[in-house]
Amino acid sequence: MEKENRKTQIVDLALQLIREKGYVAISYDDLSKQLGVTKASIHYHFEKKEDLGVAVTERIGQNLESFLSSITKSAMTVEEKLKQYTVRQIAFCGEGICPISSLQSDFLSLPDLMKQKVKELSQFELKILITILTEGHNKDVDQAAEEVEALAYTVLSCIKGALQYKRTLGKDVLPQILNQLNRLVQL
Amino acid sequence: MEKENRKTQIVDLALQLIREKGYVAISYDDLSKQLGVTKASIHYHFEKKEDLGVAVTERIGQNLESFLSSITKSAMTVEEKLKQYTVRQIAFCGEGICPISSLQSDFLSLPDLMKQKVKELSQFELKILITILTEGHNKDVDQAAEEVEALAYTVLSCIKGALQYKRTLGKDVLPQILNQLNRLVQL
DNA sequence: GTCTATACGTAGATAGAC
DNA sequence: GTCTATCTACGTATAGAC
Repeated sequence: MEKENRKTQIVDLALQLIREKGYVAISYDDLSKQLGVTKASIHYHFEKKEDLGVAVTERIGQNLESFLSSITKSAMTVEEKLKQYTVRQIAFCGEGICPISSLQSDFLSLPDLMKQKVKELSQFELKILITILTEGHNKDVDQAAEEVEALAYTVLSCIKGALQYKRTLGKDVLPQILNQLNRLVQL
Repeated sequence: MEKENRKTQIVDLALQLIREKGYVAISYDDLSKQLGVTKASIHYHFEKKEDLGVAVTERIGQNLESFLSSITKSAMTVEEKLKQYTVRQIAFCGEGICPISSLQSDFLSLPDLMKQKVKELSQFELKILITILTEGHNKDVDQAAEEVEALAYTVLSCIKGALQYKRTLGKDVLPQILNQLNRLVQL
């Protein structure tokens, strides 16, 4: 198979497995068996596991970038953008949990470069939420920034939490939680 | 060292390491080196890693039990109980993240018995929050149960999220998030 | 209870043929 | 690019001495 396709394929699978089992738990053996190639072949594309891990974080970053650029061009209301964000991020998680959450949970086991990447992803996600929420905020400007930031943390925590509970308890609590969030946003 | 002390010591350390690195990432080698004994000695107390994992989940359960019994006896307001819950759970997490969150993230890698225990812990935690929040809810009874449940998921997600962000970004966002939660509870 | 020693599998990684 | 073969290290686990 030509170079870029295989590389992309490996990153896609690694991303999926990170959502399912986490960075620490995935192995070149897992990847190679699921792709029908040998471990050595994966090592050709990503010499070290850290290299693959970094590629996955960059893939996650691209997803956030593409969402940000699509949302800034549109003329939706805050509520619509927030809904859009939620739907898209949930879809990006497939059957697993949020990959950023997964990497945060493994944080202390990650190589230094990946720690840095996970920090950046976390901040990027917050920045996107803050961008969305700032528009809808029409209170005193001094308090606004701090409140919007708090709200961004809350929204992200709730989305990630809903995915965790869905997997653990087999119950989709997202609609309920979104109702809570809408009440907060509308204040 | 006598039997029960050592056993307790091992569970305590395992719990701490689960908060820091997760169940998958901890090893008998870690544990033995930090305790100054051999791996074989740990295996004497917990023959298989799963046995130790289950013991840790039971330890987490005891913490929840003890909180529940302390809170049901007291005559605090909903806000006070919620604050109390938060402070105590945050303290229980030490320098790491919530151990239940950590186990949820590793869910698909856990042995079956541990999966079951993590489910029970998740439900127990929800039950406690629902107990606390139901008292303060004075709306239409039909809607109350569903709303309180949604609020419970939200509160738990926010506490766990705050711990994740604290570790990843080195910033304590808990006070900000708690303000958001208080706004929700007071509606 | 704790030790030494060891077995056995797996994980990350490399060398060299094709 | 992918393979076979191999290496070293580590993880879980057990046997048997003290």
